[in-house]
Amino acid sequence: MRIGELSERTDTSRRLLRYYEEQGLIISTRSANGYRNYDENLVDRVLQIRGLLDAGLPTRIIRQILPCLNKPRAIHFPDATPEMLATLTLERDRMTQRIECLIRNRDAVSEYLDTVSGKRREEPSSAATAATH
Amino acid sequence: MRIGELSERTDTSRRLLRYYEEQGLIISTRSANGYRNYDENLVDRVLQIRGLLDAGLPTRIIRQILPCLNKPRAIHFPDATPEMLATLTLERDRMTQRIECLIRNRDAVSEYLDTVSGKRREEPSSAATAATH
DNA sequence: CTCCACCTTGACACCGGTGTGAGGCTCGGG
DNA sequence: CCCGAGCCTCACACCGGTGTCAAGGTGGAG
Repeated sequence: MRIGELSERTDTSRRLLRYYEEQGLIISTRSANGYRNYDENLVDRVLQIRGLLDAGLPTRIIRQILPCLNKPRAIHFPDATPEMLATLTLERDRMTQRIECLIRNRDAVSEYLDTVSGKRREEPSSAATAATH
Repeated sequence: MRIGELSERTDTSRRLLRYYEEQGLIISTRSANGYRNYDENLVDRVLQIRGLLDAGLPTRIIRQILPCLNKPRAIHFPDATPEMLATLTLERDRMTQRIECLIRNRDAVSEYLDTVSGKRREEPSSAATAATH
């Protein structure tokens, strides 16, 4: 498919798709006229990239971890240098920390929302009884 | 405590502490000479802020959710406007998505690391037998 | 042939988080 | 008195992800 279709299917601007390519996150073949051609599986890939980006990982890191996340994974994994593995390990731990932090705060927000909208009919002392209808 | 100490204890540059204050994420009193004075609990607060920032939330959002995360929470929560609640709900859901995405990818990386370093002498067939040990 | 939609590259610009440096004040110790 | 450490404000600069626009090629439909 060409860039327009990929853009629509991933809800990602063409600009960004070219940027991701420039950053080595996705690849494309070119047809004779110079147009980019994308494989079907790029759709998932782009979505995944967006997710990681949104989760706070920089393209530099994503570029490193993506190759490990491909379908026929575990077979013929690319030349895994020790540095690479160290980086990955470190990054995995960072992700774990992020996850924990996010969960803690998400739960706190959630709890707050529950409390405030759960209508625990608190005494009129402080009000803020936002009618959740 | 003054900014230097807070900076050390949170491993956060003074510049950033002032920035967070400017963004309304933390507050400080000023002593007569103009120096900022921070309360003890700011240490945790700053750490939390850093976590959230690192997790991808912008200061704008953090400013909104922080008030809900304070110790004597649920009591006297600030004027919770309906928009506010909507924002929070939305943001909570976004956090959940982020968490899921992060977990998926963290696990994938983890699995890859296990496989590659666990040395499962995979048969040349298809492998991907990520031994969950 | 002309249009129009779609593609190309390249550049400039924004925004948010962060570093850095200048110029100036405060305060405690030699 | 002077010095140095710590604080202040202000401002410019960077980097990464993203928008946007310009100038141009391609190709199908009228």
